[in-house]
Amino acid sequence: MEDTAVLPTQPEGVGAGPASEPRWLNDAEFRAWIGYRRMRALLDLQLARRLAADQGLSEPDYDVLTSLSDSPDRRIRLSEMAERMLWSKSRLSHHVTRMQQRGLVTRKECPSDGRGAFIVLTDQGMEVLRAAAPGHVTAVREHFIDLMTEEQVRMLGDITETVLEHLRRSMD
Amino acid sequence: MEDTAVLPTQPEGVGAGPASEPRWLNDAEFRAWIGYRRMRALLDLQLARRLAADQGLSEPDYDVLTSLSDSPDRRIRLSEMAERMLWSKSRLSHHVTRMQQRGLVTRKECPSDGRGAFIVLTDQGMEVLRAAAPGHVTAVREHFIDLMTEEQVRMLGDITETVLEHLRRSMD
DNA sequence: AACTTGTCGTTGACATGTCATCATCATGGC
DNA sequence: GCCATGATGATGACATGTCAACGACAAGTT
Repeated sequence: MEDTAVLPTQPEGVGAGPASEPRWLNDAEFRAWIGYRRMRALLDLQLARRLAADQGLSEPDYDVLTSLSDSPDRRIRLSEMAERMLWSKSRLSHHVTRMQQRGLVTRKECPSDGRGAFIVLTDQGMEVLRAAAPGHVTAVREHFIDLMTEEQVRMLGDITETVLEHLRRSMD
Repeated sequence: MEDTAVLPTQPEGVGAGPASEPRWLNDAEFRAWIGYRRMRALLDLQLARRLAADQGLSEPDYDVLTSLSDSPDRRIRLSEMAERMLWSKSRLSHHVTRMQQRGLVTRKECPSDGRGAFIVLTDQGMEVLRAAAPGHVTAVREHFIDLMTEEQVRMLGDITETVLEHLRRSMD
């Protein structure tokens, strides 16, 4: 192991207590867990770099734009978007304010609900997304998807589906 | 697909330009990619909750403590830790300052290099880590590792190894 | 020794995310 | 209508991360 452990989940002098010993991770499990953590960090970095270099977007920016471009009339209620993206309303509101200042999105009042507001994708925002998308997909392929076999892609899909289903149930 | 797309990487009106069309993701690839993104978000949330509830730690806190507990004399140079964790020195310095204020770590000058400094795990920090570790491993198992078959764990290890090797080479 | 270059870690300004709170309005019971 | 309750989205205080300097020192060159 060239890189040192860095994360959690194996004894190493931590598990010395007489108390309830958990089942620590074995080597294969540890390898998968740490690998996952490290992959996340580096993959994020790469994709973020590409988005920033191409169109000055962050990953959250890109996610917001994509979600909007998929929505009818390129608009969506703040709440619904927050729920979809697993963001807090507060976070989304702040982020939309900043994206609005850059001209990527706008807010519109909701006619049917006096409290509500829509986030609307501007033409400029659409253009920026259009310009950023090819490079982003290319990066996702180059640094992730194309490195796997078909079988691995399928199995990763299975894994994430299982975990997601479990997490959704256990989050209340 | 109950949940709406939310992320990148499939056409949907974005890929209409005459310019260089990338290879968009097919269904299996899209499933794996979006699943990965969503799993990340939810898994983070769960593990962070557990750490916070048990010992008032964040995930970064936990990573720092673990890395220190694995180091000889429970101390390590700032640079080396930053490199291991894939953090900027600035981030680490700020974070250590905050952890120091909570009594989890300390700084010591480095005798052999006048510029350098060690981060040292305090006894209290060690106690907190010891108290947090079992719950953390349990959560990692419950929400992730134990949901996979042995084969899936092995394959995930393979995948992350491949991707990491690739990323390390392409990051200069 | 004097100078150049590079590394170490810190700092401050700023961008971003979280949390609690708030005004506003919707909704249902009376 | 009137009230209690709850949902919506905005806001400010604060925690956290990024980025570009910076002072201090190390290492190599002359």
